[in-house]
Amino acid sequence: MPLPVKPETYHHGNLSAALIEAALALIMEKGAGALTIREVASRAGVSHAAPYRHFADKSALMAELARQGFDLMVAQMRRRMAAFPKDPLMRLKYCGIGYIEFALAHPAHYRVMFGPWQDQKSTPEALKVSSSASFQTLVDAITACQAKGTVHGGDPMAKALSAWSMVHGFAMLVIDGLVHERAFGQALPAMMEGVVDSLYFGFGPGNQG
Amino acid sequence: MPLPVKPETYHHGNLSAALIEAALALIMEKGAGALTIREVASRAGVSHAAPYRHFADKSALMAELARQGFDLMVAQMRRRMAAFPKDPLMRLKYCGIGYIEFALAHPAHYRVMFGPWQDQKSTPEALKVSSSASFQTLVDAITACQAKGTVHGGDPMAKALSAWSMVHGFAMLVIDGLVHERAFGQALPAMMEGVVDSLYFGFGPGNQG
DNA sequence: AACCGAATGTTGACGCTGTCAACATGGAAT
DNA sequence: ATTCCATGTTGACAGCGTCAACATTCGGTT
Repeated sequence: MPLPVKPETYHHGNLSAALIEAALALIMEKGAGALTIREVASRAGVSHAAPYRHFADKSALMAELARQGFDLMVAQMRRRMAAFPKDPLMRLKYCGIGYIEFALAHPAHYRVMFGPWQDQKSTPEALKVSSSASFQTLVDAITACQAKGTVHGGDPMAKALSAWSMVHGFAMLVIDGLVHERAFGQALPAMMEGVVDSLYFGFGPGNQG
Repeated sequence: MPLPVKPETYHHGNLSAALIEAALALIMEKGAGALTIREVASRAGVSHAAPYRHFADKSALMAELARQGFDLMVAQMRRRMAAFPKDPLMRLKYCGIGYIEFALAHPAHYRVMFGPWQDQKSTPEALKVSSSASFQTLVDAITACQAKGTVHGGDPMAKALSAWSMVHGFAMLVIDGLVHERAFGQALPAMMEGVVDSLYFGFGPGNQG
């Protein structure tokens, strides 16, 4: 559904927006591997080189796709956290749940966000901002718990790193098909919760099994 | 350094081995993104289509590369575990340490092992065997701890899933450049150990901060 | 109102890729 | 020695990212 606002004034009006919209639809349908400048251009109704007036190269297009992905993900995290305004520990838990939910609901988008596409040096500033904002959400949830004593002290960054590693690793393993319900005898939501809970209760004896 | 054993008997003798050797050297030098059938063939001294007599397509080559990677990784895990023959908990810890060490020492190889390259359905049986062998190493380390009571009971598969998620996620974040020493104020070995330790001690209060 | 420069879109090319079909070659079994 | 099959080569094809040259149109200046 193109926006009815701007009538198709060729000198197109709002390519760049139309391009990332087409790119998003494309990866939803055919996966991140099928993301192609030429196909995106075709879907937006322009010629194969038109995108280069709006994005320096393919990785710049994907960087913008990734940036929007981080924003959507942080929105999902906040939505889940909002159900527990007064319970920092539950907020932390559902911060992780929301993270995984987004990744599993939009696997192709998630792959673009974390794929080997960026040359790391050339990562656009806007993408860094959005991705570190999502990480900051996690750090804040942890410090809130520490303030209430429901998470023990120590560097919150280190704990956030562990938590991020856990949810990212789980999401990637599921997306890549290395973890599936049949092999583990559990439904995905249960696995998701188990993984997040194991962050709070460690493997050590004495806590709930 | 080609093996001096087989003199270069053109009808080459041992392509397929030479191809994966060349492929490994290539990704070490230029990264997984530079892995190209034609470049591999060129390095092995054969024409650009010769590899197709030994591998059905590019992903078949990469699957064999991945398979060997899992074998190397499990070897590294066992090497680290062997230092603690009598302490299951330390064996579990150094199972994870060895895993991460391999990933960070061979990032391109690791990316081939876990990249989005496999169509999941067409994953060769040999690759599944090697990858699940590495997972089984982890499961065994956990059940050994449970038998001694140093890890609380419950489904070892679920715990292994959490542990795998943790180390895999951490390795991926570091390899992708999203986690670097400067941003976290810790050296990589310390971060590595912190992540693995947090699996045992959870975030819950009462244990070491 | 006419003009002009800058922004935007098109066309056509280049080299690279994975893959395949047709052909060549040489070692092994008869 | 002859035949056959595995192995390697050549040459093509379509699709890709990217760039240069060209065309168009929009917005601001006279």
